[in-house]
Amino acid sequence: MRDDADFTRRAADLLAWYDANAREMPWRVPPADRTAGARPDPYAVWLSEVMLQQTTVAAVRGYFQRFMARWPDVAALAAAEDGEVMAEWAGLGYYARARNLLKCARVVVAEHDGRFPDTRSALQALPGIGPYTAAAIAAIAFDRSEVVVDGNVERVMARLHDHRAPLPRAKPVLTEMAAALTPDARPGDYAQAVMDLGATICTPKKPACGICPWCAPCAARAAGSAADLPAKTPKKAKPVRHGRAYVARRRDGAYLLERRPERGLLGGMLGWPGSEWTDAQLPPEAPPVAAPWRAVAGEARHTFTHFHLRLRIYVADLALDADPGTGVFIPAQEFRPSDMPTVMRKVFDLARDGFDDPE
DNA sequence: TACGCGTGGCA
DNA sequence: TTGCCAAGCGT
Repeated sequence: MRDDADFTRRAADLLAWYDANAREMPWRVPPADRTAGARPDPYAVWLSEVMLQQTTVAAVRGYFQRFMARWPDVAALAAAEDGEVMAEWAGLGYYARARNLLKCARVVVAEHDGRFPDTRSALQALPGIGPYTAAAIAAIAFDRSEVVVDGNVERVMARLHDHRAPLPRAKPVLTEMAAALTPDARPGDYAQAVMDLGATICTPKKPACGICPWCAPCAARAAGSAADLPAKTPKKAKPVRHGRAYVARRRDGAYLLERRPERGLLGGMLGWPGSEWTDAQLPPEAPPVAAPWRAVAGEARHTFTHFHLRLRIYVADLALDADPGTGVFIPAQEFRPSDMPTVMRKVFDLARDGFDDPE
């Protein structure tokens, strides 16, 4: 049983810390403005929360600004072309998020009159919005007292209670702990306060317990175990896979690219034609078109979530009437390496050295 | 339930 | 250089 006075003070202490230390972010309404009645734009909250899934604030800032400038509301985004959105998302990773982002925008326009639903359960029914994101939007954009549990909250709760069972098994228990602390007042600011605490003080390594607003009640701080929590089940080692990538440039400067299938790795993104990626040293030759391919020195190295990849790279100059096969020629003035996933950009950086007249 | 799914920064 | 880590979701 919780002590109501302690419970109330816990949330109040954190909110007071947040009022003085909230990080400034382009999608956030500062606590002083929020208290004065300002409300965040649900579209901006949703967009930022999806971008922030498993992604650092530093990486998200620029993407968020560009998306908001280009598609300022959900109707604009819903009307965008798939390829334009995928290109704007390129480099941010976890591309299923971008595909679901578009699906979600179109559902909101088609079935919710262009306005985001304001309850956790209705939000969670939308594509790409799971338990965390639904609770976060409901709390931050709609002032609902929902229990918001992300990696920061899990870490803070594990330390506060010195809970040593490993994740992900411990998640239900940590969620209960978070629920017991979530206040009815200022739920959005509270959710953002715990996340700011986890990001700036209760950090994964070397937590700054000396300046933490929850230092006194923290059980892990007392036990000396804070830096070791939360415990996590060990991860599997990443295998190394090998493949070949083919960078063909037509005489007019157009590049031969392929749109990857919607499902799976880098789904829906532009990329260079290539072989399968296999555990073997190198898969058999699989050039996309007949051409005098030249091997480029070195290899592109890239690490995905669950494997390391090494790509041998081949380049060729093609005639103006060359057959694109299953690919598509992108004119030189439309080709931007930044429209492609990072691994494909690495391939291009090496390939351009292999052309006689690298631009 | 466990796995597939990106990337960049850091020690 | 290598491994770990960051505001999870879908299947």
